[in-house]
Amino acid sequence: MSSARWVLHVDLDQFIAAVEVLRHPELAGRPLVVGGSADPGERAVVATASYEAREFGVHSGMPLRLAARRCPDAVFLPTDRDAYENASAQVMTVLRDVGVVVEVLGWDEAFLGAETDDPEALARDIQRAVRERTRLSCTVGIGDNTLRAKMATELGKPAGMFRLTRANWFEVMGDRPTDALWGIGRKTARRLAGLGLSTVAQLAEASPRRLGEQLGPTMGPWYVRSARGIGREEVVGSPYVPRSRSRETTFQRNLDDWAQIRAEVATLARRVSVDVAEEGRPAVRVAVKVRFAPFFTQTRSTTLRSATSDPGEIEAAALEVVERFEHDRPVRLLGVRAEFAPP
DNA sequence: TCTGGGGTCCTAGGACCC
DNA sequence: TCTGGGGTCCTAGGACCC
Repeated sequence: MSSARWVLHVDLDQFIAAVEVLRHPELAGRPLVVGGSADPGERAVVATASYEAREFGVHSGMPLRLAARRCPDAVFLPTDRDAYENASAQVMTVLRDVGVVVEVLGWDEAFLGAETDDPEALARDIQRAVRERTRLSCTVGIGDNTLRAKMATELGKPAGMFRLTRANWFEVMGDRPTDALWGIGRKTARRLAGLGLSTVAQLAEASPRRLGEQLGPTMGPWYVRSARGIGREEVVGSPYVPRSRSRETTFQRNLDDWAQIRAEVATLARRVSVDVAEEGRPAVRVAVKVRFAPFFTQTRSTTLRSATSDPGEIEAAALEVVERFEHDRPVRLLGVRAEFAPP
């Protein structure tokens, strides 16, 4: 008899804050807010708040200014990407050493594909290995596909585990709002509610064809399948091939001098070129993003005559594209993105 | 909520071609 | 031209996720 196939979803608990506490043990137990360059007066948002800070209503995505107002005693720390990337790489190594297929989803999470008759025991082994080798704590969701494993993690947090399968899906998820599902956010939940579909159970009963007409031929039916707990069953261990590389900057003060705007676009294009060179594949398309004051975003893009990794060509393309925007409003953010040919 | 940065995928309209 | 029906590419925007 062969063992059953399981998908495990591993998610580090308050990852960024936890990495900071490892470096600054004296901060353990204090409300911690990581984001921007740690100046609560700047244009930046919270990357991660520790559980202690979350008690005050601070959460990721919230402007630092507001976080400081809600939790004046919080310790503010600057974002340190390199530190989180290193910690993340260590965790992924630990997971691979367990001997399962690992599909990395981001800095702090991964799907694991495993054959076992005791997924909870495997989850405990993983939590112990991660704790012993990185001193970080994680939650493990256990499922019969990626969607259910991912949803299960939410129910096991923090530092626990939860099993979610076809057997208990509706019992656990049925009465929850549709935006509890992975891939359904506030906007889609509102549109669904407008169609009389407010809960996961209601969405699961909906007609995929009708939803296809209302919400798009791919997404409509996919929402219904998600509500039924249906998702991908394979975990893909092969390295991910990126579709694009981008760099963007929000200015602490809006720009209105177009000579300066062009110079900033050129700088961003050069930084993107470094990333493109590192990727080792040529760009086929270059896009420029402009966020005008107060907060209105547009993008313009161009297909390159031929694929290129040449920094001069990428910069020239970005400079050509940025001229296509209106020049008469102050600029809050600039971004440059290079796209690769699809793999 | 005076609202980052880095991504992915889908949708829809128009151009263009046969 | 009171003028069809695809297929594909290009482009802009939107939604979502971490």
